[in-house]
Amino acid sequence: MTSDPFDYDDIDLPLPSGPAPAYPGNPVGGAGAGAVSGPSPFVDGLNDAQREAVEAIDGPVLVLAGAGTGKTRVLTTRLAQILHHNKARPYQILCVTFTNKAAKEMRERVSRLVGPATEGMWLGTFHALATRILRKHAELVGLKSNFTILDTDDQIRLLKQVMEVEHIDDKRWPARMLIHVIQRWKDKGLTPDRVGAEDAGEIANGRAVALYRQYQDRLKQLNACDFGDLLLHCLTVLTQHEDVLKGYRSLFRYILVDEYQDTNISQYLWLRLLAQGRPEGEQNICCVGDDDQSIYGWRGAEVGNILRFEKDFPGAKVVRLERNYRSTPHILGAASGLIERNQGRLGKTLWTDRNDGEKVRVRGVWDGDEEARMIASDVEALQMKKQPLDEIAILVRAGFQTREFEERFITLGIPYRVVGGPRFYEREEVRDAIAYLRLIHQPADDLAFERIINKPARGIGATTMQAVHTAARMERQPLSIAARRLAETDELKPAARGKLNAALDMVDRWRDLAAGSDQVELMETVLEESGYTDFWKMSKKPEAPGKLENLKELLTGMGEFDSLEGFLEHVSLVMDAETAGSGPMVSIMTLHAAKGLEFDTVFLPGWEEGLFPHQRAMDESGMAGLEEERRLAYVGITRARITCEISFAANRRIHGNWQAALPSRFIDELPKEHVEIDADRGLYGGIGGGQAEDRAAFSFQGYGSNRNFSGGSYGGGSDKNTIDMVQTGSGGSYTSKGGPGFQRLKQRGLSATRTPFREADRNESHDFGAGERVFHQKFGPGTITEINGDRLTIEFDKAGEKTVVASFVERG
DNA sequence: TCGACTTGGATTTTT
DNA sequence: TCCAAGTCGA
Repeated sequence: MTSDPFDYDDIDLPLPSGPAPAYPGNPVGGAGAGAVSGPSPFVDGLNDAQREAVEAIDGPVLVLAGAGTGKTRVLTTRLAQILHHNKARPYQILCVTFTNKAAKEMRERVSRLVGPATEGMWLGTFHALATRILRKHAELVGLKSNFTILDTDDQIRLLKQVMEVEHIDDKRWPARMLIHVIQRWKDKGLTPDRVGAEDAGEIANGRAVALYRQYQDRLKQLNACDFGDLLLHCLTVLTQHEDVLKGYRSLFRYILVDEYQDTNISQYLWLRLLAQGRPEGEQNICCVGDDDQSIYGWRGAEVGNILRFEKDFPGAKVVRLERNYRSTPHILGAASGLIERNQGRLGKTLWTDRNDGEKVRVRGVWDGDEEARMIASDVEALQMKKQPLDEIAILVRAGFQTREFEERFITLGIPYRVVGGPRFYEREEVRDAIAYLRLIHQPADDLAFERIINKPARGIGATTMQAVHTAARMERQPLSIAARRLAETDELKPAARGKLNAALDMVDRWRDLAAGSDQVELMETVLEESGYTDFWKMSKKPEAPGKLENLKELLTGMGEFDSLEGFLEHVSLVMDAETAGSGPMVSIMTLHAAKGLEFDTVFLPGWEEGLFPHQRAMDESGMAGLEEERRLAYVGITRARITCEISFAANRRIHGNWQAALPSRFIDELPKEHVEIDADRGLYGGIGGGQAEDRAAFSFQGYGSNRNFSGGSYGGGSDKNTIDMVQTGSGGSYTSKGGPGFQRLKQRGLSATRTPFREADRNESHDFGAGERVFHQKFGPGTITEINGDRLTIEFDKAGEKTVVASFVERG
């Protein structure tokens, strides 16, 4: 081992030690008063380990909570316990989560236990809490307290501007990639002057640090932060202003952290600053996490944080939650056997006293299309058995995999939802509308200015903007200010001048209006007067009606906030709008998005080398990457309560090329005794019709006997625990693009939408006629060419011919 | 200013 | 293959 991966003590952050902080005006009794006494109404029904985790309120505690072991329950009960025993006031508790969803759920659950006491609690995401602190001390890092929080789009545009000035070729060094590099530095708590030359290397011709520095300067000029800055600036404030640090240290008497394995270094340092400086015995920090579920290494999460907890807090109590309440023994056995292959775990053994359930099933199919058919027909079968669709999930490795399932479900009329699709506040029209508000709220918001000054088109073109930019740079003023001055001089042609003035007058008027009216009124006026609503009303684009809907939705949503500021903060930090789905639906999502969720039935398609484990993860991060992929597999399997179905395809189309694939090594790694191989049904299951004969030639056996199933260089093949799925043969040979797989598939002449699976049981009435123009949410406008019961064959203008269920289209 | 065309890239993603 | 972003001409 060349270096200790957990040793980042060298991070040069001064940690003021000094005497124990006093607790001025502390309203509750003596600090660190020892064990909880008296009965607690909350711990009933907890198992021993859970109870231990809940009752060890004082001192550092690390809770290693395996999947499905009641982690959230422990966390919420612990909070209730602290409040119930009057160990601290709500506002003296800091409780950090990663997502807004988790924060919301936590607050609800604690409220159920202790009532409204949760209101004053510092409960939220790292980013939300850091923002709250930073707004109070913004001036200490050269910002004003009404700073804007930029999203990814804005970040990239800003960086592109900086790159242009620095003459860095965007082709050679894509801004997306560079912003990622900068983000990683921020995740590590590194300001530009802390980044080492060796870290930057040859990136952007060795100018990466210079870009970073300039990018930060620009942010400051804009009075803006990106997400990383929220933490980073907070760290700067806390380390450079001891009085501030002391204040928060004494304020937060109890710190609770959820999903600790996902913290990055900067979040870690933030927590350490607040907790570690407290007097011994009062370092009341409780971190809950599971090293086996750390799947965000690629965005800066540092499993090391959880592994070094005991070192940071000597004498820390470590509690393991190992009793699983979620899954059957076979599911747990399969998952445990898999994860045991990872090195450097803290180690947990999940167990359950359940005694039911089927083995995890692994099926091989010919190609991705067949996989989708198979799973969709399984879903139909479950539907027949009255299994609620909400309890079914398809978890994929990569986003593009959702498509074939979607198409299948559309054809069959199975309601589904893709979780984690494009988010509400990231949609073009919503971002535009918000940009107007941002500019009104903050004249210095250049990115907002640029976004909307000519949208809808009002004759302020590139030439005018060029002049505005030049003026702004010379006067060192925000664009909107510079634009105003420019419009008062003769430097612009009269036409441009007039148009610019008109636009600026409009914004000024709205700004006056903002003072006297609420944000909904303001937004309505802006959308109306700017011509933005009309812009979409006039648009002939198929998505225009949807965009108008979204704008309405935005107005509705805005009503729930008490101020414009409150709303803007929500938008930048809480980037999700609850899309109230109608009725139960099958969930399709990535494995990452599935963390923390559970379903009765889970389908795990696409277990093929290169896709899962993903090739890029292994190329970029080697063994560590592979282990993270394995954890991802572990997360996937442990989502299932009752049924877990893994599948792989022998051929898959990736970027338009047919590629032969080997089954994932993870399949080999599943312990035999918990897995059932179902090759026959895997090939033919549920698929009727006259193609069986045709298919037989390419049966799994036929294919399998032709290559080494356990393939690859990862010697799992001869392991005792390995599944003897198929006899190994003379070694693999399907490696070329467009090889045999491709040819044969073409011969079969199958397309994703040709023949509906089942004709029966659907008599939902509709009154569409052939030749009628219709509109489909996903495929856009089209013309009906054929009607078959409630199945409509439609020639879509953009998407080509598809067969869909009538209830999915509307008249267009 | 908008549509037609070319080109390149195509894990995972919260905040 | 398929999609988004960028380029170019009218």
